[in-house]
Amino acid sequence: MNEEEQVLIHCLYFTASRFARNITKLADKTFDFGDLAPSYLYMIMIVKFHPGITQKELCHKLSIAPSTSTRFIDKLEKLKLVTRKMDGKLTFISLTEEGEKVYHQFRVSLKELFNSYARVLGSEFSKDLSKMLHEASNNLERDL
Amino acid sequence: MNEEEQVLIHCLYFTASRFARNITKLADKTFDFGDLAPSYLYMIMIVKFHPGITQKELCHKLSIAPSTSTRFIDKLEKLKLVTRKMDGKLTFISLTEEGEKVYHQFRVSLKELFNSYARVLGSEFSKDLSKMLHEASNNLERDL
DNA sequence: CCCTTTCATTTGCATATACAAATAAATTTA
DNA sequence: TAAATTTATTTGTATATGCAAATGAAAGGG
Repeated sequence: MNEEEQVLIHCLYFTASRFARNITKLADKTFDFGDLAPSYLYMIMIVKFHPGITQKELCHKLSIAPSTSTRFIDKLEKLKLVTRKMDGKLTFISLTEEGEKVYHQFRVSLKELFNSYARVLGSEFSKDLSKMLHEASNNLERDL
Repeated sequence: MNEEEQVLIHCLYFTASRFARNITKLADKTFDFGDLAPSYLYMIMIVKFHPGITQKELCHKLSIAPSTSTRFIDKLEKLKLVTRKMDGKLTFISLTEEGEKVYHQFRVSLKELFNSYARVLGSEFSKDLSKMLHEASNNLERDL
């Protein structure tokens, strides 16, 4: 193994950023929800599983900054896909009827996306990789 | 395993994007090169290993769009870290003396970064994950 | 040798995203 | 209870990044 490979392949920052760009490109191609970029769909899904989730909790689950979550929710609210209920300093987010509908379409697209990359990467490899990334994020968020 | 975990954990788009944000946050904290964000250092490293690389080849190795590479090179050139040599429709990029110096400092920071995440994720796990991401990117770029 | 096609790069514009500062609500302290 | 501190969210501003259109250069066909 030459020097380049040692350095480039072993740096998680490099490999993860590059991979994220590649998979985002694929997700963009696969999903077709008009204005909604894939990351909004990720948020919709989390809200679906945690109706009334607080904004802070959303930030944690997505690993995004609070300001980003504000702007995401702004957009989703404008599209009438989620509702905000504010109480004191907390904001609770839930799906609207329309949001539920988008969620169900989205589930179908998710399968398509999985098939696209599984065809190239292999089904087991994809699942393993995904699981590792999930756990690594949780560990980093907890311990740093 | 509940429904949430099945869906969220198995989607590479979600897990990869989130992980990339987490590791970028860590890289930002670890690197301190004034104006230079970590992604510029990635580019510097690739140029170091491939002196006179074309812009197109750089785009491929970083998985970035051509427009992004133009702007990155603009900035690095302004900082006198790389040189452009244009010939016909090709542009060849190389490091300057100053660029070489930054590269060597950078290597030290890279070790630090590795230690930071290896402390949380484990050294072997980190290397495995990184290798998987590297190969997955190459496969996606080739086959899609 | 012009014209069309192709290819690499750049520019214009839009979005995701972050950080820092501002705001606003709740909690603690004196 | 009034003031200070903490916490959650929002706003201002800046950067990374992509796509689509524009530019500029080479290559091929007549």
